[in-house]
Amino acid sequence: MKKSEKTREFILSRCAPVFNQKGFVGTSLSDLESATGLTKGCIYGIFNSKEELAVECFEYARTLVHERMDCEAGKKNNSIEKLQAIFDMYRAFPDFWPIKGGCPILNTSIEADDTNPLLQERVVRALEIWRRFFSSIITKGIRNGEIRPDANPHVVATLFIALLEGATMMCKAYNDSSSLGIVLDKIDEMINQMKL
Amino acid sequence: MKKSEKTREFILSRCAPVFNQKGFVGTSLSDLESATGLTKGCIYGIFNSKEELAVECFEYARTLVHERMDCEAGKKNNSIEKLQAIFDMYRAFPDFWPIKGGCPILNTSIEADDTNPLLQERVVRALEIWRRFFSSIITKGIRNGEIRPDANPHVVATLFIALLEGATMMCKAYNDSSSLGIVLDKIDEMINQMKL
DNA sequence: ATTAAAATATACCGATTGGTATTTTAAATC
DNA sequence: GATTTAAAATACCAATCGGTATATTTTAAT
Repeated sequence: MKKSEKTREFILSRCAPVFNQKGFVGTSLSDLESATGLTKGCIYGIFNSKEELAVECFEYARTLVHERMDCEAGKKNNSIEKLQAIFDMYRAFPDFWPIKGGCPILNTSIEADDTNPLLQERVVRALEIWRRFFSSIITKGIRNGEIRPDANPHVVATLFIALLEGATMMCKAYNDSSSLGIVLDKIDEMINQMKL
Repeated sequence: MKKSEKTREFILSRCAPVFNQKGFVGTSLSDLESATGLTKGCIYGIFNSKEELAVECFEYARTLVHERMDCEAGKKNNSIEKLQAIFDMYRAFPDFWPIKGGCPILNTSIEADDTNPLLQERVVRALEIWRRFFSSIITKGIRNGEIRPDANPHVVATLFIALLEGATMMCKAYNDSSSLGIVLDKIDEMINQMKL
């Protein structure tokens, strides 16, 4: 691994949480300098612009979250248990988040949807990946006879994401995990109703 | 009504959509100048700071949305119909929103939770008002024998808000109302299950 | 019509913004 | 160990930032 590749990864690991908390416009180059301990001369030697760095930080952050879920789901064989394992992670709010600032998809989406087409496109892709992740688990569960065949994977996945993102917003606003608890209980109920 | 009161309201009506779309840090004084056609000399003659203006714009925006819901609910006598009327409005996404940029609570919450305590406090208050708005309709519905007494108003209100905000985020990201459609169908189902 | 007061515009401030050209330092190659 | 190349720091740029002190205009009261 080249030196520059190493610093590149280092910069992403340090800057991603900053962008995730302060947003794209809310983060200044001097914020990134103090987060990394590097100068912008160095940062701009690796990334062409603040926007390019922000895009890569978003990908870094959302991958971190996704891999966390994928890992947790991978521990189970049954599709119902996979889903339960994923949502159980959320019970550890706010420590669950592998990156400070909560859900990067939510944060980036809200800022970018009216202002930054480049970031917004990445958000759409990330949402699609996440939705497919859920819906494919459900589809396999139906195929394996673990989940009722009348369950609609796309619909259920959409409901899960909406519930989680809405609750994440409320919890961060209130600085209290009770809203998430309510939502996770509802999701549990929905999962139980899907069981065969 | 004094002249300054009139310009004050005018400024709020013009600046609120800008803040709602671009966010607090993303909105510059020059953005506000061009949105109002006024100079910052004038704006600072009425508001003490950009932050104070942003706070008042948030209150202006969230009140606009709330009154829209209150008005729609007021047309019905039955609590079930009140809820249905409110959620039916959302079907007209994105034209439903009385202010450009979507839900001001969602937008402001995401930006403020890690960065702006003043705005964040207003978000919490607004969320509480909204949640009470829903839960009090449900409570009255139970009292009037329209809604099953085992329904938990606080829990149901929380689920409604989480679903709506999550779906709002997705719709704005995708620029497509189908996620909201899925969520509204689910909410309809939940309302029907609460019926006595 | 004159004057006093309120409302708005102009001109300016230091600080910070994202970005770049250049120089220094560190690493790798021979 | 000298030389070349890569990586990082320094110094600088024009533009914009939020904010203010002052000047001008508009409105209201006399």
